[in-house]
Amino acid sequence: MPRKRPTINDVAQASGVSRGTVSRVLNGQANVSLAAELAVRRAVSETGYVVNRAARSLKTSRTGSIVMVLSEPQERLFEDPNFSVLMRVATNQLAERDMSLVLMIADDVGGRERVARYLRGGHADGILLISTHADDPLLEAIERSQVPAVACGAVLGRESVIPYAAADDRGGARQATEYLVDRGRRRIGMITGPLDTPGGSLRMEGFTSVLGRKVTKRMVVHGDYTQAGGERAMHRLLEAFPNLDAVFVASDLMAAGALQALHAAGRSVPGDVAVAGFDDSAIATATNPMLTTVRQPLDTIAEETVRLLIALLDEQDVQSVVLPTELIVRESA
Amino acid sequence: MPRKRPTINDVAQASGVSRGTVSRVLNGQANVSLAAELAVRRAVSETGYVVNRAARSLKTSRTGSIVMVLSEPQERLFEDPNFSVLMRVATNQLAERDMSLVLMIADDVGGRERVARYLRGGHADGILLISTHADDPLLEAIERSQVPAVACGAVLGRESVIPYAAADDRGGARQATEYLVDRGRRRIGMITGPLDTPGGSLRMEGFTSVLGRKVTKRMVVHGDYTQAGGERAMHRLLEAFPNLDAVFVASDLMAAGALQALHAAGRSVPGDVAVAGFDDSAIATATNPMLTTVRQPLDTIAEETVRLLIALLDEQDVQSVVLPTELIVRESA
DNA sequence: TTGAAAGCGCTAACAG
DNA sequence: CTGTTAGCGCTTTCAA
Repeated sequence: MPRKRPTINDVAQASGVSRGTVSRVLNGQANVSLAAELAVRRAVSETGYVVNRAARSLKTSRTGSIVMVLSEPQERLFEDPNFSVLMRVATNQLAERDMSLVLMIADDVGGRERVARYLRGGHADGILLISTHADDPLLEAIERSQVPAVACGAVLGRESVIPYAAADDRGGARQATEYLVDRGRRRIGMITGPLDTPGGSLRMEGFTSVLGRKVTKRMVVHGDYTQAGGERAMHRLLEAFPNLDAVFVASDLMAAGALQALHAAGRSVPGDVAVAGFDDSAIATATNPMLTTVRQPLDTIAEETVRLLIALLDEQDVQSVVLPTELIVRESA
Repeated sequence: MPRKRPTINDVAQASGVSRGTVSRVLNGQANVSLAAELAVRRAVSETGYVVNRAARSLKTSRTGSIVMVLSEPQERLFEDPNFSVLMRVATNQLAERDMSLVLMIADDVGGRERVARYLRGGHADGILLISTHADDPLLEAIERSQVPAVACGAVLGRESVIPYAAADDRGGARQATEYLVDRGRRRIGMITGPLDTPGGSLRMEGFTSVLGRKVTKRMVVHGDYTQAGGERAMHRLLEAFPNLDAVFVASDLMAAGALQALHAAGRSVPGDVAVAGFDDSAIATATNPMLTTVRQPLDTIAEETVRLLIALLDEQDVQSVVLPTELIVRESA
C-alpha cells in the first residue's frame, strides 16, 4: 500500500522542529542552527520527502518551469542540430536549479495562441526561444507577457531586447567563401536561408563581404533550409548562373539537396563545382562526397543561452554572446 | 502598469455569481444555468482570466503535465525520426486538454535520479517513454512511482505492463527481406540494432523468419543505430561474409554508414550489393544512391501513443497497437 | 534562532 | 441550480 506522500508537516514532526524551520532549511536560508538543519535533513531522507511544487508555486508565484518555444515548422526543427543540443543542455542545467523544461510548439495560429495563454497564465518563469523569425507574431505576445526571454540564435530586429547566444554566422560564411576563393574558384554562387533568420541574412552578408561587388543577383538564390528546397534552389542557380564553379550553401541539409541537383545535372563535385555547407550537422558526413562545411560550437551556444536565461532570472545584467566558427574541410570543396 | 493577474474571485465578482459557480463553469460541470454560464464566460474574457494551475493542482493533486522521458544517448535521439513527430503530436494533443509536456533526459545516473525524484514528487500525471531499452534502470523507478506510463515503441519485456504503439517491426523487416529475395539476391546479410530494443530484435526476427535456416551467424552483425556504427558493422560484415550480394540494415542512419563502407570497399550499390534500410527518415533521400527502405507510419504511431496515455489517465482500458509498415523502393535495392 | 499563523487561488462537499 | 466553506502544502512575516 503506497502511503500518502509526506508533506512538510511530516518532516517537521519527524525532526522535532516547526514547519517554518523545515522550510528555511529547504530553501537554504541562513538563520538556522546546525542542529536543526541536521535534524531536518535526516528527516527529509527518512521520510522521502519531496517538495510539492504546486504549493510552493502558489505561495511564491514562481513556477519552476521554463518554456522552450519552437516556432519553426516541423521539418526544419527536426533537422536543426541546435535543437537537440539546446534541449539537452537546457534540461540538465535547469534540473540543477530544480526547474523543468516545458516544450511548446508555436508554428501556427493555434499554437501561438496557446503559448500566449500559457504565458499570460503565468505558467512559466522564463522563455527559451529557438531559431525564431524576425516577424514572428509570437514575439509581441512574449513581450507583453513580461516573462524574461532569451534566444538561441539572434532574433533579427530584437537583438537589443532579447539577449542571445549565437555562432558568428557572418564570420563563418566569410571563412567558407574565402576558402572557396583560395582554392581558385572564381564563379561562386550561394544558396541562402530565409532572410528573416540570422542564418539567412548574416551568412549572406558574410558571403557578399568577401566577394564584394562581384556578387550579382543571379548568383544568389534563396532557400528554406529544407533538403528539397536546396535541390530546387540549386536547379535555379544552375539555370541563372550555368558556368558557376562553386556554391556556398547556408545549411548542410540544403547542401545535400544541392548535391543531388548537381548530380542530376551531370556536374561532378568538387571537380566541376565545389560545394561548401554550414552547420556541420550529421548529414554532412552522410553525403557523397562528404561536405566541407562550417561548424558551429553548438554545445557552447546552448550552454551560453541557458546561462543567459538563468542570469536573467536572477535579475543580473546580461550581454549577448557571439561564438567563433570553424571550417571543416572534407571532400566537397 | 501591469495589473495583478485576475483570480477566480475577480471573475465571480464581475459576473455576479459565486466562486463555486465560476469554478463549475470553468470545469465544464453540468449543474449550471445558462444565464450563469454566459455571464461567467463574458467575465472571463473581459478580465482576461487564466486559471492558476498551481492552485488547481494543489487542490486536485493533478499537475496537468506529462513527462516525456528520453533515455537514449544524445546521438541516437537526435537522429530518431520518432522523436520529433512524437513531440509535436504530444504537444498538440495535450494542449487540447490543457496539459503540458515536460521534457526530461535520463541517459545517465544523474538524469535517472532526477526523473525518479520528479515522479516521486508527484510532479507529473503521466509518462511518455520513447525508445526505451529493456533493461533501463529507470523502468523500476517508473513502476514504483505508480504514474501511468505508455511507450512509443514497445519496451521489451514489459509489453504487458506498459502499453505502447509501434510499427510492425517484424513485418517490415520481412517485407524488406522478401523484396531482396524477390530481386534475386541470395547472399543477404543484416546489420541489426541493439538487441534490447524492439527495432533491434524484432527486425532481426523478421529477417530470419524469411531466410529461415539459411541464416548463419556470420551473416548478421550488430550495430548501435549510429552512422559510424553502421559503417563499422558493414566492414565487419564484408570481412565475415565477403561474397554477400545484399544487406538489410535496421535503420537508415546505419544504412548510410554501410553505404560509405561499401563505397570504400569498392562495391557498387545496388550493382554488387543491394542495400535496404528501415525508417524512411530524412537521410534516406540524402544518400547516394537513395535508400530503399521501410517506412513507419510515425504520425499515426505518435498519435496512438498519446491517445493511449490519455485513455490511461481517464482510467479506461487500453490495448497496445501495432501498425503496418510500407516498403519504399528507391535506388539502393 | 524559532514557532505560530496568515494566506496564495482553487475545487468540491455540503447545505440550501 | 447556487453560495458557503474548508482546506490542499507551502513560504513568510511577526513575535517571542
